[in-house]
Amino acid sequence: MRKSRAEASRTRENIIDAAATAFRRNGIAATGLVELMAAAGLTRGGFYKHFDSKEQLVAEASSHAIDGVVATIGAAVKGRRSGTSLQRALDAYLTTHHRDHPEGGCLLAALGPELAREGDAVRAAAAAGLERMVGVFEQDMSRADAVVAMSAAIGAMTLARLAPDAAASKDILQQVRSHLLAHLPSGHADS
Amino acid sequence: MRKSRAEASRTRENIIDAAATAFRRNGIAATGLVELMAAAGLTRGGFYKHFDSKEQLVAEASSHAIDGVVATIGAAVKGRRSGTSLQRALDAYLTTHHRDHPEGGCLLAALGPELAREGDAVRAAAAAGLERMVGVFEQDMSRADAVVAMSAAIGAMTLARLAPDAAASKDILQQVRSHLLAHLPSGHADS
DNA sequence: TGTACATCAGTGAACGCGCGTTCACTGATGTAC
DNA sequence: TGTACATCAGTGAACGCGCGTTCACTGATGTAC
Repeated sequence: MRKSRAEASRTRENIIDAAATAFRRNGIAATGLVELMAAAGLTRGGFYKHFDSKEQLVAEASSHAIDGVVATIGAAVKGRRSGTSLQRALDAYLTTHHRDHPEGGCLLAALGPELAREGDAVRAAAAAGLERMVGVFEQDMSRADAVVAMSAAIGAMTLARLAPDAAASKDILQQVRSHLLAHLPSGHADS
Repeated sequence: MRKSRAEASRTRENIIDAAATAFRRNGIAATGLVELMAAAGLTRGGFYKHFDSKEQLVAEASSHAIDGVVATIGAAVKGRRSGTSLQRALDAYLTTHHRDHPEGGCLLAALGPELAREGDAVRAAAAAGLERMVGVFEQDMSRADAVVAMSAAIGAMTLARLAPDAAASKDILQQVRSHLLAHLPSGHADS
């Protein structure tokens, strides 16, 4: 049952997309290839027609996941909503929706420590992704400030996902948001 | 070959200690019970004489690991070294040694997202640990500032462990340290 | 444009392996008298 | 204090299971003439 090249290419993207979602939801080690292929509507055997190994898929899915967050935050920053660009970036990132839906959110907040334990290919993809995310913030502030904002935002999301009740969790997000807006040069408010 | 109660109690602590180390080094899902029991000098079967399940061990090892970091930072804060208490806390936390040795370091930086995906017992242990860590910072600043400092520190450690080269990695730690010292009320310098 | 053949995307069974957990067993420790 | 017996910490084989990966096979797609 050979499929056309266009279909095969779409299949490949479907697998990567399903992987990016499942890894962020359940973790990399906890996500099996059978589950992944089923989510993409396929059976196990076909996996190796598209990827050399699970490790290669993890690397590609990591890049793909970062693309999504960079696009979302980039769009928010450039959008026509009010406030400074930092404010718009934080309003897009430090949300309860993002906290409750890691599967569509920031790769580094969902899998940061786990990525650091992976092999070279995955680490390289994660490092490149980190650089792209810093780039989004860096447009409107110094690199040092961009690194501080990202560290605080990722740490806040990690802790908010661990906090036992919704109120304490939301406090963490808001306290970090308030701090960053008060203490970082916030970029030009262009809207 | 029954062992005395004192020995059995020591064995239990050994397993918890070995688990706290192995989980932080390799991740929870990636650490098997056989490996763990071998590290404690035992064979697989004895595990269930001490714990009901792996989940229970993860919860206890999480508490134990947090105890270690809280003690280390607490000692640094109360120590006779110069600087403000925040400065001493950050000097103990944001080090390249800590970055390179997650197995003896902060549980939340090593396993935060993975803990958030675990069952209720583990989440409760992690949340209690988070509260104890916030408590250490809270002695010398507002709760809001303590939460900000912890978020930034944990995020910085996560990113530093992902950065591709040592220089970029150290920059992250230093930039976050500088920011926090410049912008947070730093507690009384009592030494 | 039509035909013959090579390619290869996807299938599903099978591989060896390590996982968490259970269990019958051993023999030193703890307890009762 | 000494003896008899119950307890239980630790052993090591075995359980079913899902893992990542391989492979022979199918049949529609792509290519050459």
